[in-house]
Amino acid sequence: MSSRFDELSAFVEVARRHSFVGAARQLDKHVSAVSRAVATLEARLGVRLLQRTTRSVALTEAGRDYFQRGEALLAEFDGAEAAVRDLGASLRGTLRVSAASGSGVIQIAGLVPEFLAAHPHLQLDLQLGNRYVDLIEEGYDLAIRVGALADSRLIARKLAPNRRVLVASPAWLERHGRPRTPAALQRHACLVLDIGTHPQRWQLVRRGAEEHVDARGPLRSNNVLALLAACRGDAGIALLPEFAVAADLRAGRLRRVLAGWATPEHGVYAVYPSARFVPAKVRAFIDFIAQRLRAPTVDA
Amino acid sequence: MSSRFDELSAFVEVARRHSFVGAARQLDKHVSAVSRAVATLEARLGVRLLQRTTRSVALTEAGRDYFQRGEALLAEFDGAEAAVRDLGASLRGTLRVSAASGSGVIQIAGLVPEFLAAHPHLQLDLQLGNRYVDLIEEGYDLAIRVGALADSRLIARKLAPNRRVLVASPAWLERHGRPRTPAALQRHACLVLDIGTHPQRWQLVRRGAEEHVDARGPLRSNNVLALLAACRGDAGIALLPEFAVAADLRAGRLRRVLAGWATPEHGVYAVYPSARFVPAKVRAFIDFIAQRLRAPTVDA
DNA sequence: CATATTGTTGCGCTATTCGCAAAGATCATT
DNA sequence: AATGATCTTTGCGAATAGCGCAACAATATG
Repeated sequence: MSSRFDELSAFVEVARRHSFVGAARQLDKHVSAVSRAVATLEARLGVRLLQRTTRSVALTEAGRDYFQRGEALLAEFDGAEAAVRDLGASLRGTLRVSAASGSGVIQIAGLVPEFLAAHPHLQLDLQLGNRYVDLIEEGYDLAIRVGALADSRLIARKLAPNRRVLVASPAWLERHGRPRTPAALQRHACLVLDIGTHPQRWQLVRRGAEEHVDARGPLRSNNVLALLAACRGDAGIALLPEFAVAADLRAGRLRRVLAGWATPEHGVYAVYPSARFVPAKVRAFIDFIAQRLRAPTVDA
Repeated sequence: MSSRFDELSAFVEVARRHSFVGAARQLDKHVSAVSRAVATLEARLGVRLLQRTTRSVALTEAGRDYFQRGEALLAEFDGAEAAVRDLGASLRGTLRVSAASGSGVIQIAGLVPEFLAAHPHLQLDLQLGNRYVDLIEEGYDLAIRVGALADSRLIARKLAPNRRVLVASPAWLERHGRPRTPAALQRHACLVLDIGTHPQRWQLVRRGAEEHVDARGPLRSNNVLALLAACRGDAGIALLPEFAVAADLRAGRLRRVLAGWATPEHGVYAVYPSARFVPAKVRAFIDFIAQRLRAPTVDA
């Protein structure tokens, strides 16, 4: 017992029941503890709160005042704790997500409506940007990132495999022909995704074999959608995330080039701080995205 | 540390300063204690409140929520304690006083206005009555009583000496003559104060000598003022509290009879519960009354 | 790259608190 | 009137919990 809080709850319980033994039973403490707690409280306040006899417990004027306030205070306290507990355990509040814009991860945005529909009390704050964000410092719940992660304070969970593949439009291939080797790419119009270090240095692998290509071409952009649009418009060969082009491949709007080759697998990761207490909303979002990315991509 | 309250204050302080060491300094605790307190709190809530690095401390969403509520809660808590402390230490609130009506103690009522004027924030609830009141049970702050006290749970402080003296009006004495001995009273008209046991059995003492008189007469009342008025109106000899007749004696409206004789000293007492924490208002009232009763009685 | 600061954690020690029991007090019942 | 039952307080020994120290891991600064 003791400590301002226990003192207060002891006093309130005694005042409520006009009995020390009753209060002790309720609080699952020994009578002596309750008695001491109230005595300590009175000593600290320098005021007598309860006028007690072996046969009766009555409130003094100060006691009545403190009882009223204290009872409300305890309720608020419990309320605050319950609310926070709730916030962590239930699917409420705001989910702040950071994702690199233009990296293709924004495809995930297409999954968002379904997620939100399933959790009506949840608000999503989806921040897209290429700027490096410090999740902890800026109060993000999680980030969707591609490839290796730098921050060791963070937990990463792989959502889906991910590699980039080469694509071009049927019309473009018709006109310029299909390159047969990675090296041949040098002579074609490459559409370069300007993300990370050495964006124009395409690393391609095929069953252990590895080649590096210096990609040059008419368009360079930090936005996957921009490249995708250009590619559909017969502008050249692009190296784009597999899931970003899946729909176009199935629809026949794009064809794979050098089908055996692709970039090394990097993976799409959900990154979040502190594995200790992961809020339910974060876990739910990650689970949802992971499940959807495992399932065949839905056409847009 | 520990206990919900300390946990909360530790967390709030850390959240406020974004620093554990700063909070520890402020709270005059060791950093380890603060760290543990927050960790315990998080464990109990099952929610992470602070996202911490060795270099930065940031609030999670749950943390922000709890911080807001918690900060307000602490303020309210301090407020409640301060208010109650104040109520005990300052002269505010209501002072409930019980006094036996008719016993002459109501003379004290004449002192009340001055007392109240000196303490404008104080309200007085002066309950007069002959019914026995349980101070504790009925929430009185103090009672003014004459003579021995029965309740051992109460503290008694003597306010003034008190004995009853015999008085009569000059006109009455002129007409009936002065009795020379107590026994002579039997032949005179006695005005009997009907309080306590054996009211008509007047016990008189004088330097060790003691006599008992069976008082009989035309008037018997449980009210001092009634007897006083009758006495002034030449109705007979009354045995009344000294302080109740002091003004009349000085003004010459009444004269003492058998001046050497008086009842044994009983005293006027202030009676109140619990010597442990006496509210300032109670102490102030008692001090005031005691001082005024020591000083020569003011004319009405 | 070295240094200083910050948050966490393990460990031993002290202090506090708890639980029991006895005492003191009061009401009900015989 | 006396006995018994119930209730609050308090003294005391035992046990738990909290504290402070120190080492550690991580990180920013010069």
